[in-house]
Amino acid sequence: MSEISKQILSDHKVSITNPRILVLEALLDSKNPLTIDELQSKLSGSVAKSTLYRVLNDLKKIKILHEFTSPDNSTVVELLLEDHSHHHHLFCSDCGEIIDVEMSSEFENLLDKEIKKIEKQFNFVIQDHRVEMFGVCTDQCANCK
Amino acid sequence: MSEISKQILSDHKVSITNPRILVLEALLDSKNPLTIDELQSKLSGSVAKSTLYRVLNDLKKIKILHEFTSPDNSTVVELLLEDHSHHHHLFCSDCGEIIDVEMSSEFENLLDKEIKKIEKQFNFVIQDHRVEMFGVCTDQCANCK
DNA sequence: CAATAAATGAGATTAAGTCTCATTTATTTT
DNA sequence: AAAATAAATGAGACTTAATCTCATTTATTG
Repeated sequence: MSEISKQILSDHKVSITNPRILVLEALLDSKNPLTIDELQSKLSGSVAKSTLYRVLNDLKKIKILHEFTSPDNSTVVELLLEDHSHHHHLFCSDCGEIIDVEMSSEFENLLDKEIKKIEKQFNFVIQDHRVEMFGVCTDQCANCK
Repeated sequence: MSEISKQILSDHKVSITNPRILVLEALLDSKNPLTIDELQSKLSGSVAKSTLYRVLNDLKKIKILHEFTSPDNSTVVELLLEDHSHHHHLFCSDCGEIIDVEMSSEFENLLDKEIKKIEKQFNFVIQDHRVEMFGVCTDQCANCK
């Protein structure tokens, strides 16, 4: 079970330590992004606060962790693994749930075209983009039921 | 010159005070979003820190201020006035510049259609969305020249 | 213009995230 | 496999953005 985490670490030439395995497992265990609070709960004190933040920074450095901020200003993290394809986020303002959303390739293609226009217009090289959607879940959210 | 700010405040039934006028003028004066630091510089000590944050919260409450977080985790604010149409953001990772971007109605229409699909798929009511683009300016950014 | 209510400034407080440093754990060398 | 070296960890101090408190000032209402 910790084999995947160990593999990820050695693939990225990062030394294999217990805190890193524990953090990776907590992240692998959840299919949606987690707030720092949620991550700390999952770890239930098994990793010191300073170590947790250090490990998260390590994972950012090897580009397998994405960190962003939710509408209520919580820091949110999610693993970015090769098989986890390009996606966007849907935020519920009622319960705070954050859901990964994939959008149609038709949409992504048009967005890529728009981005090429914007690159010319503003003399930019655009490396990445993200669509964020904000709303309220009606009855399906894990937390809202 | 402060007439516009006063009008905005009275339109929203918020009492007209000096700090509120000063903050609104600083925001009105800049066409792109501002970080809290940039805003504080513009105000050059004319408004106490506690008051600045209170005024920003007031403006959020009456829904004319949009607050978000830049990729380097700075808080960014911008006025949302009626005439300021729907737009998105382009971030330069070199200089931190944040640029307002409008996208074609063709794109916005397709995005609206995608959002309707997502609402059904996840049983959500989606009220708002945002596209964020991340890149590097080549020679045009105000700060990068 | 007086009375009342609301907003402000200064500084205390909170909390997320970073830093320090002695100790522990991994890795490398022999 | 053990010793030597290098790296990571834990505990708690520290920093800093944002909020809160409360005495004073400024708006608003009658």
